[in-house]
Amino acid sequence: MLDGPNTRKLEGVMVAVSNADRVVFPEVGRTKGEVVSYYERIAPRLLVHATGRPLSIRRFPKGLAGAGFFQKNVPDHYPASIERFTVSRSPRSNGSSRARAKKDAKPADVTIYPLVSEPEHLAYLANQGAIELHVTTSRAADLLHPDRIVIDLDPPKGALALVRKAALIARDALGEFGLDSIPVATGSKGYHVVAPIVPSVDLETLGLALQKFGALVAAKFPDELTTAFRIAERGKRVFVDWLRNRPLATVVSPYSLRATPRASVATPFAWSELEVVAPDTFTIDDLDRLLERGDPLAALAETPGDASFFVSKVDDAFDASGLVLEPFDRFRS
DNA sequence: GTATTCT
DNA sequence: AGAATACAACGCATC
DNA sequence: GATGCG
Repeated sequence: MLDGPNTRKLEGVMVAVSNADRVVFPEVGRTKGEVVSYYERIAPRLLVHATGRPLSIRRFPKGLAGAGFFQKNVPDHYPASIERFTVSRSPRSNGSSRARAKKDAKPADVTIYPLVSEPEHLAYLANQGAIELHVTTSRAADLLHPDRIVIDLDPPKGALALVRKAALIARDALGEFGLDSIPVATGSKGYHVVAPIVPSVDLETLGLALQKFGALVAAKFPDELTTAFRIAERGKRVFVDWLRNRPLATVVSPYSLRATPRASVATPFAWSELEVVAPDTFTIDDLDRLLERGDPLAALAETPGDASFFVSKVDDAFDASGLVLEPFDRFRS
């Protein structure tokens, strides 16, 4: 390919977008070139939420019709300007007695995440076939202290009104514990309710508080919400997926494309728009609109909430409720 | 999409 | 040389 | 013990 519209500047070199005309989203006819272009232009918005956070990507090198896969580790061939951030995985019981016999092909129990910071990083990943970008709720610089709480609301099929109600319940409950929040249309079935916080609480303490939070709201609204892990137990209720806040768990980044037929976009919006914004309202074709809209989540993140206050209030409420935590006691010592 | 390993 | 394969991760539940 | 599932 010669130079032209399908080239990108990367580390001072013009790099061609390969297979720019390949159709990635068959149902709406969007091509790989359009995906790269989307990520270049949305970059200023997206990077606010993704820079400095360990990044996971979901790639579809042959388009949505082909097989896709997640990728965390940075391949050697990624440009040097994409920072690498090493995280030791499964801090298995201190002083793992059993040393790794001989040398394995697998280096060690570490994951080397990419940290993106520039628009061309996103363009590069898009050219690699990345569709979805997922980030952790804490920053690499302070990995053990999340700066966001994400309440993931997962509705049963065709329960739009219900999941809207659930979002309001989550907003009000967070508010009772001192946190302001912003809804995010995930591009899929549900909403995320996101509360930026000062990273003052370690992720396990916060994870336990969120488990309690989920139990509290589900108990208070038993017809609308459930924390039941098993689908059979959920009935026609919205699943409050408190597991989203597990150590190193990831959530889809705001402004990430989704690997859906319509090429939807995960989009933060204002509470006042809840009745007119469905979880999959925004798509790749709304790029200009998205850039015009402003970002209420980025705005709220400038005045993060008090995580310590939240945790103590949740603890108080939980103790007073007489509720008991169900299975999952991974947060115990 | 790219690198590595298999046949 | 061309085909196959890897590219996250994790407990829990179910079979 | 392998597979399903979020």
